[in-house]
Amino acid sequence: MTAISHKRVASAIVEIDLTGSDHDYAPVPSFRPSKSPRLPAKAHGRRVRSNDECVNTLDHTQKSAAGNKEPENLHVPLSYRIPAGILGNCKQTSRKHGTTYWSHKLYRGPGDKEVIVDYCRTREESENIAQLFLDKEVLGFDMEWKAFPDLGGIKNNISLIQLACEHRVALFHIALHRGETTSQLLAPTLRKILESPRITKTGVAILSADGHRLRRYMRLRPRDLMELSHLYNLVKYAATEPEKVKKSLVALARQCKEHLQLPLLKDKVRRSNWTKPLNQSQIDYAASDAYAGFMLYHVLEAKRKMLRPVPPPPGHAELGLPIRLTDEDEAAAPGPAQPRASELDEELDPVSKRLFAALRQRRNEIAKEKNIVPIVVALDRTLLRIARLRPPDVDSIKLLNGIGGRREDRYCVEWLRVVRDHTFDAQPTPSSSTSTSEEPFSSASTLNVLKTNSLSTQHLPSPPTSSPPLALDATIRPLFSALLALRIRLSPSPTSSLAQQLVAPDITLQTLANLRPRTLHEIEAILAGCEMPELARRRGVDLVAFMTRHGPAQSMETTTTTTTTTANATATTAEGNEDGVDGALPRSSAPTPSPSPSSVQAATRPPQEQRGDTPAVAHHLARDCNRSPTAVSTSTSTSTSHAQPQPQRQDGRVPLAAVSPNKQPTTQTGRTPAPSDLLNRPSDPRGCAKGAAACEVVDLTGDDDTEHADAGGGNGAERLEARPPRRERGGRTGATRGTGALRGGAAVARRSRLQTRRF
DNA sequence: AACGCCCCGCACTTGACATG
DNA sequence: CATGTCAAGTGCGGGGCGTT
Repeated sequence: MTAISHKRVASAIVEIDLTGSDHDYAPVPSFRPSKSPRLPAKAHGRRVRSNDECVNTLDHTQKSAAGNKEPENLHVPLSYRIPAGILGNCKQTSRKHGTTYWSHKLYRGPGDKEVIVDYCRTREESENIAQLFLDKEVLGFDMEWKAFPDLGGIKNNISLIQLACEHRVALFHIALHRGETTSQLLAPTLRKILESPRITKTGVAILSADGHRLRRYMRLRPRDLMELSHLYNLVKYAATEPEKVKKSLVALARQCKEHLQLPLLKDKVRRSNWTKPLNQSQIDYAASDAYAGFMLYHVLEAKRKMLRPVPPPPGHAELGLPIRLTDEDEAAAPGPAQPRASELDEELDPVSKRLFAALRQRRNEIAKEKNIVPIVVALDRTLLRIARLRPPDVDSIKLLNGIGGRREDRYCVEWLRVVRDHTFDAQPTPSSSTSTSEEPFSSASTLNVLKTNSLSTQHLPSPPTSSPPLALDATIRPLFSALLALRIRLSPSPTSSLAQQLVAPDITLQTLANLRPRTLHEIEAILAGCEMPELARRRGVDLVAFMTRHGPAQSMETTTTTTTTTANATATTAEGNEDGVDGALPRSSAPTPSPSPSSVQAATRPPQEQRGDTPAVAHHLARDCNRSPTAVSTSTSTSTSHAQPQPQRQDGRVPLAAVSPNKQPTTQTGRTPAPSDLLNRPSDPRGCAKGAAACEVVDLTGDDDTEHADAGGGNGAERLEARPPRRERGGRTGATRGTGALRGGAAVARRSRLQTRRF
């Protein structure tokens, strides 16, 4: 983008002229005033690691770079760099006088072009300039705010937003924009960039500082944040001191000095009042910060790729995933090896909770009858798994961990009876609207999908990922199950519910299953804002083919009208019924033509289409993920057993017993799924079934769309948003504590041992 | 100065497993 | 089936260090 065209875009934009003669390959000291303070050895009185500590595996490259040269084999895929002569002078001056600092102004691109700096004072200017960054994959990102903000407000807490790509730095001076609300202050495209899962934003303390403020004061959901400190630690320590590969933050200035060969100036400018129009030094400082993030990312990435073995890049900071040293860490790193009972209990849906209570009650009765301790009959965790998965038969129950030996023979029938009684007791009546969220899922389907995904039941993801928030029509369940399984495969952390919700929220997958889009355009429109499209692309999964394989023959209708059809989807029994349903689309700001309210082919598939869904899922999943079906499927017997025709209830649901190969349906209900059951929009919970059920759905998705909420909300809520609550990470519950009392002896013994050790 | 995240250690609980 | 052992997980608080 040339300056001319740029001016045409927004004439009011101030384009900083940095082409003064001083900068044209001039002696280096002129880049900074000689009075510039030395880089302090200590920041805020806190210890700063000495350079001696910086020895790492890349020392050889750094040493070779000391002579104004990049390491010979280091390939940084950028065309802008510091001319060798200037770099040498700068380094020499910096060593002697400490007066020369790294700056974006040192860089030159093809044709001796300098880095353009755009200073945007209005929202309109910001919008125009932000569009220039929309096609970039990686951006340097930084924010400035008033050092000691008064009472709050967006402008005091997010005064300036900086973005940098290779040839351009943009300064979006939010504090000067008119208005007070997020929508008034933030250019739509800038918001899109910040929340895009496909544009990597790099910086230091990007999650805890910048990201936190965007969430707190603007109610944004910044995505694809790359914490440079993580990458720095990985590059520095992966080969020699892997135990030091941590998430500890490393100052941008230090990273700059080590990897960009010159220190970054961090003087009093950083604490200036960023709510006022910026002077030249502020502009230089702000632009350098963002540009440093961009450059550091590429240099660190290049150095990471030089390591052997090449460690995988750190995950998005907002996901909170551990930094992995090798690809093999992937399976072991995230989450506990075995989910704790407390975890499961915490996230059980209402039906499962009641079923769990019933199972425990029955367990206690058995224990009382036999005069034995309840824990001997069954562990709480085992009962929780039963409650959650609702296995359809004894064989399925036996597959659960914690049931073996004599237990399975004696008690499995009991558990099965409780599951059936409780499950069918919980069937909603036709007039019960709130019960829609309590309909049991096709447990066998879920179970098998998860198993065929090479995840043992020990590694089951959190309940929301397998229990749909709403009733799903039987024709939709297989596709929904397949999507859940696909999400697990694509998720960077299969056991993290947060990570999975970021890949694609439950509600979005449900919408996908309901609408069954058949073009990438439609699929991506529904998945707007989700990571699934990008992850699928990376893993070579063809979403269109996936939807085609797992969905029924009908495809999503894409009419050109945007009329929403009234959702009187009462008739769901006739073949070919295509009742339009309102509110079909998830929240999406994608400028694509909205997929029209689609047909919901409830109960329209012939029974044959419901056969063998699970093996089909396993097979296609294997294909989608470039794996052999045998590696995905547990056994052929499992598959064949599900290839039998499944009877279908009148309401289109698969009876719990029916999914078992040898069981026949035992009940029937005449309930017809309400359209709100099938298509639920978290952004408009009022459109959901009613009251509590609707609210539950929104909660279960973990997708609280609070963008319009008051800025400056509760601090506690912010913390919860930034980091999963401890309980989510595995808190103890009353139920599980109860079992601890049974083991008092062992606990006391351990306590005494610990005390002994201390003395 | 204020804020917030990460790391670590401590005390404690949980549950799989081994043994009798 | 009862009991003991032990690895792993959890909540909590404090220190370190980053940001502006």
